[in-house]
Amino acid sequence: MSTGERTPGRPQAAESEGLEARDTLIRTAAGCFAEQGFDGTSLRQVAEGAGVTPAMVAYYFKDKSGLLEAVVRQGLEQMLAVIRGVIDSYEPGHFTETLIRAYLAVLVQEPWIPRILIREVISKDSPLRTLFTEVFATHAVAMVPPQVADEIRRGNLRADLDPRFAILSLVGMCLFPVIAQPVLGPLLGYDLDEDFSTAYGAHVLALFLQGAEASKS
Amino acid sequence: MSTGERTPGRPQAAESEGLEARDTLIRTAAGCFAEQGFDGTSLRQVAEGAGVTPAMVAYYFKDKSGLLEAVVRQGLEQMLAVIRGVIDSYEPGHFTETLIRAYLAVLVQEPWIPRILIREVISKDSPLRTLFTEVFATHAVAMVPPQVADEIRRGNLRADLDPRFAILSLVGMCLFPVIAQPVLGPLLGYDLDEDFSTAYGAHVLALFLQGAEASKS
DNA sequence: TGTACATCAGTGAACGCGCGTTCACTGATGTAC
DNA sequence: TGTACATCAGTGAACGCGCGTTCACTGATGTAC
Repeated sequence: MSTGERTPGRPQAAESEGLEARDTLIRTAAGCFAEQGFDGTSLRQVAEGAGVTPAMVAYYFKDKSGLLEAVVRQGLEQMLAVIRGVIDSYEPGHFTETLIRAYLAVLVQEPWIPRILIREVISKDSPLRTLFTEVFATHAVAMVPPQVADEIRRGNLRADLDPRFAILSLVGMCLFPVIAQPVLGPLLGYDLDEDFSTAYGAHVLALFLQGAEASKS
Repeated sequence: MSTGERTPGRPQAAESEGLEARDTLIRTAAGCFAEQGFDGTSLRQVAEGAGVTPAMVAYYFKDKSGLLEAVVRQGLEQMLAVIRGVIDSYEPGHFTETLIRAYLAVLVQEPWIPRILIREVISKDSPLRTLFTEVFATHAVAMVPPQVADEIRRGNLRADLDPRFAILSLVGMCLFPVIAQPVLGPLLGYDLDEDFSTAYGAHVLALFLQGAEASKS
């Protein structure tokens, strides 16, 4: 039967089924980029890992940097979803704890995200800087500081706390063990599992709230 | 006059003068590697920046990875010298402060060191891992924890502080703002200068010792 | 002092290789009538 | 139901380019006698 709406020819595959080659490419590329870096990864290697032809990259992403953008975009969205979840479940007095635990959990589960972001976006003069800035400036930075200010008003955080410095040190504490795990993990004896996430999260939380100094009582 | 010891032919240049081309290559390469990564930097680019021929890299360092090793080795030595200085000037009760300030100062002055280390060594499966592990396992890790233990014994630090976690969080807090400055600097409004080093150092120290929680007094 | 010789720092052109990218093409899958 | 046609997902061989590396070579700088 003719609907009069549909054009002749083979229709595009439904998003649920046909585009699995695309998703496989993104997942494979994410692993390669995280391990070897963008410039250290060849399209032939990614294609082989995904079980397709290198020409597929051009077919789906136009070129190599298009593939990187797709990978980064997916990573940013996953991170953003976590932060949004924390904001939505906001309870006064537990904001810091909820944020740290959720943030660490996703970093430990998806370590490729911080590894790619720190290599190819956050420290580099790349076109993706714009993408990162937009996403985080308009969402993360716009959402977190108000909550911090709220915690300060309620007397849960020091009034002289510099919000910018607080973000830098918190993110740094959470990121570093994840990024450095391939080398420092064996050296210090830790893996990126749920146990570590819980134990280290408790350490970060205690450090952020009470510090490391022995109580003078 | 003939000493009988010296061989005929042109002698090697004294280390003070002749090898400036070598040093220039290392400095130029350090800048390129920090900005664009090892795989993203071509020898022609480094050579042009140093004002010599690409063939000079083979002449002095055998190949490209030899150049990277020379760069990393110099960075590690600079970091190590700082830590050694802190250990030598050890005064009970001021260890943490001295360490943080000296560490942050060298990171801010030589940001190429952490940038290259985190990209090419600390997060990667490279031959340089061995070099890094030897240097830091036998020196830094062997020197810092005893001092931390001493501070705990004197009652200056919490007894239940996990030294491994303390190192991870301290290093992370100091490293991250330096590495992320190219993107987060403009976003949060900070530069890698002495002012930032002082102010952020005070923040890190206060956070590490007292935490961020408002005092209940 | 002068000449022969040895070793140095550094050059420049060329090499083969692997890279990202292109493009004509194939077979499968749908519609139109 | 059958045939013609249009568009899809995906292929595979080839392209030029830039890369790391090589090597015969040059001029400068020293020693030996």
